[in-house]
Amino acid sequence: MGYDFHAVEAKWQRVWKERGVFEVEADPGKRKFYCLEMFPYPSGALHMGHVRNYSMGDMLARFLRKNGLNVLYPMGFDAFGMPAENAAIKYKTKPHDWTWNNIEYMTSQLKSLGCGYDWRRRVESCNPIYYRWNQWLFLQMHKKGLVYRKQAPVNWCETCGTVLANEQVVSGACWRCETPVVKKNLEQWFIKITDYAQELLDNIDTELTGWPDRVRIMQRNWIGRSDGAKLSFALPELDYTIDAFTTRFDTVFGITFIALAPEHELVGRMIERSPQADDMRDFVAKCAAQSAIERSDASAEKLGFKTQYSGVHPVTGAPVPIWIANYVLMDYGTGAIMGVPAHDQRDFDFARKYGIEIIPVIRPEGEADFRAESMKAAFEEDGITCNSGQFDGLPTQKAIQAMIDWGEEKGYCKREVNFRLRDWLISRQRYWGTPIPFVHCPKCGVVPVPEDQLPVLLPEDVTVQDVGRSPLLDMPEWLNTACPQCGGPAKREAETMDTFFCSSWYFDRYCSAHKAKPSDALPFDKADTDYWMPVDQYIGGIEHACLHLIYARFFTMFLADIGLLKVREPFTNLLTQGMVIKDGAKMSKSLGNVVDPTEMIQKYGADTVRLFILFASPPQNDLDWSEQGVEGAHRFLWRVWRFVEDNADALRNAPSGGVPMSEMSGDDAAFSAARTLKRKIHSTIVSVTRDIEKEKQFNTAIARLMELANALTAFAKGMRSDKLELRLLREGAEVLLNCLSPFCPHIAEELWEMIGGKELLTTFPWPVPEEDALVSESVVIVVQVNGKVRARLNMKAGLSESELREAVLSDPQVQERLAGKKIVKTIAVPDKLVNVVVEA
RNA sequence: GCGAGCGUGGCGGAACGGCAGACGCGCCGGACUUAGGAUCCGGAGCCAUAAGGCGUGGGGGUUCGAGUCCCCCCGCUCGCACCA
Repeated sequence: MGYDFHAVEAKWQRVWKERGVFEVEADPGKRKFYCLEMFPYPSGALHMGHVRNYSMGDMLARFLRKNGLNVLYPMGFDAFGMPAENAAIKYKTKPHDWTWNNIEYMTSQLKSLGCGYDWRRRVESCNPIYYRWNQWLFLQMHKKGLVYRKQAPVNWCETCGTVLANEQVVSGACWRCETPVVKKNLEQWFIKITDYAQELLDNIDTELTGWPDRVRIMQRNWIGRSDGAKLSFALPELDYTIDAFTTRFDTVFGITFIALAPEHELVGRMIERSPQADDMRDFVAKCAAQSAIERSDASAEKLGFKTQYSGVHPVTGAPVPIWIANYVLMDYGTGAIMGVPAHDQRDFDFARKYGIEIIPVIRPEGEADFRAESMKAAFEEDGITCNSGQFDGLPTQKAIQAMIDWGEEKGYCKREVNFRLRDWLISRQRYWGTPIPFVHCPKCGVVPVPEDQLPVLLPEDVTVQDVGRSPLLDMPEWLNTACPQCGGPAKREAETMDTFFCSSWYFDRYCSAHKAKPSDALPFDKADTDYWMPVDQYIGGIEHACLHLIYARFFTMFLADIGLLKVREPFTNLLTQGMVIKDGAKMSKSLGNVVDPTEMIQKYGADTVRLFILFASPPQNDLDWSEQGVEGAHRFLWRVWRFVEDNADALRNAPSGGVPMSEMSGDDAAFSAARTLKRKIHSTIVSVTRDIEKEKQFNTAIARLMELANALTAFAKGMRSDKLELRLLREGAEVLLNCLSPFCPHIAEELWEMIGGKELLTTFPWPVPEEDALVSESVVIVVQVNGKVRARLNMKAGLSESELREAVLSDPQVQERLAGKKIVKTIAVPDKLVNVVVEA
């Protein structure tokens, strides 16, 4: 008959669907498990990275289901975004049509992989029934004061024709197309994620213990809390006060200049009044022309412009010259810094270039005579305070605290905390996204669309001409509307939301997506999220460490604050899978090294593809795609097939239920072989269970199954085929197929049926190891002399330390080895090893 | 520059501080074959005919015993990067 994987896979996919085995409901009487994978962007077709991600998730979901948990395992599509617009231009289609075609095609691919999703719950973020709630949630955030508009220099990608959030700028370039990002001064929509910075940070230590350390550290650094103080320099001439933030208030006596970011509002004022206006304007323009990459390159030359103004040092009252400098960032702290060249390398470089005074106020410990003239670089380490009046002699850490205390008391400064995390720039100048539910009224200003008028529908019958301009701007019938407040003519907000908004709560939606109705009052059913949330296991790529995984955490906290969720953290355990590599590089179209999952499924079957991808490397590591490896996996499945088929009659006729250890206590070789197999069967259950559940080492779990298959095949060849042996063989086959089922569900189901399984293996309970089958009767004891292996002795298991020592030392082989040597000591590890230490 | 991680056969990778290299790929040999790029059986870390010796990037240390723990160095990968 042979292994016809196409027929087998189609058959069981149909059966599972007919029996609805993956459809679940919240049931407070059952222990739940929420297994989630990052939903894909419908780019056209699945790539191997998806297949890897979903093979892991499906395997886990199936494993947990067999272990009696009520498993929620859903799938959907993150369907808004740029590529749909680009594709629409390229293929002369509509983003809507292109996206929906892809969704249907990719759904069929996922089904052919055998993933057991509850498809009734599929969400598509471009579906009005979904994005309506994006708008609603945006309005809730607005009500809570978390949404604001601000004119600010923002990151702009020329290629994508839109602004980007901070998290979407990678090394100064667009995260999607790698175009260098430039700053543009625009009025934009922001969400105050920084209100949650502290909780986002605190929970990393207390709540995210099931996350990889790597991701936790990345998030901690991204949020980046700095403790320090704010101090102010008066500028009476312009009736202005310049605020600056510092983490090193202990260096105040070393301030020799103030530097403003070119975008600082004070610079604008100076340009209005100063005789230097033209030069100043030129300098600001020069800085503005720098790309984000140049601007953020720490090694780039620092540019400065000395203004005619000076601020008043808050402590000494001395005048401090004000400069404009390109290395000062407008969006961190206050956009102005106190310059302390002696103790900050950037300030040092700047001061040296422009001849600004350098005053050391900290000296290295033990170096009494520390002068500016001899400094080759800023002294940034801790040391002893000097040139600072009453604080001289204090070590740095003490000085910081003492001086801030004093500064606060005297009114020179105020303690302040700054975060590196910036507010989330949420608007995009793109068409294919969730319309921001606001209206611009000439009379009333920016007015929210009332909730009962949601959704603000995105027109679907739209042709995109080029990326430079959103088609919404050219649709007066959509753009023109009545102001919800005064009823007068008004215009809709034509900008759309960052797609990361959609992906920040889709996992809440899954919990009740199958019951969603247009008349719903809330984005999800609270009873359902109360039961299913949080996600117990989340699986996805590490590239989202500081993107989606921060936004989704913020959303969850917000949803908890408005009473919609009970949990404040969405993902209990996180598994970040590595990339799929081919020929030394990530699979990509431009490198031409992509392997099409559908072709592989055609050629080898879904079970083979799943098996290879889980076996080739541990989940977190990168995985080298190797078609020879795929063939190896395929061969293994063939071997299992042949083993079962060759013994099918015997297995089917042997009674199920296994052979207890007690029935195999005879002394002859056949009994001994049977006991060995029995132990192999049950130790396999133990290690496979542990590898999947605890270690998440799917590759070694599969290796154990291969060993079991090898052992069973060998046993079948050597046996006399008496009743006991056949019963044991059946026990082994059942365990093998049962444990293989989460990995390769179709073939396992088919062979299970072949040996007479009546129930579906997919819902059949995971095997339980028999304790007495795990105990070995004899063990190989390694005998070492001075740490080197000299002999291996077969001994009875369970000997105590002293029994073992005695037995080994009295062994003739060992005695021969030790002849004439003086034994210093003997270490005995029961059931493992004896190390005899002798004099050299 | 700062932070994190990783270095094990020809390759992917296994190893509670206790037999290094499980499992698989590739390779070599054999069987069956008109054939073998199918299947089955066997072999194999390296050096050595063998006894034996040497082996987890390099050097040191702790230990009866180190791939595993500690220190120094080298190399690679990733993240952040003028964050005051």
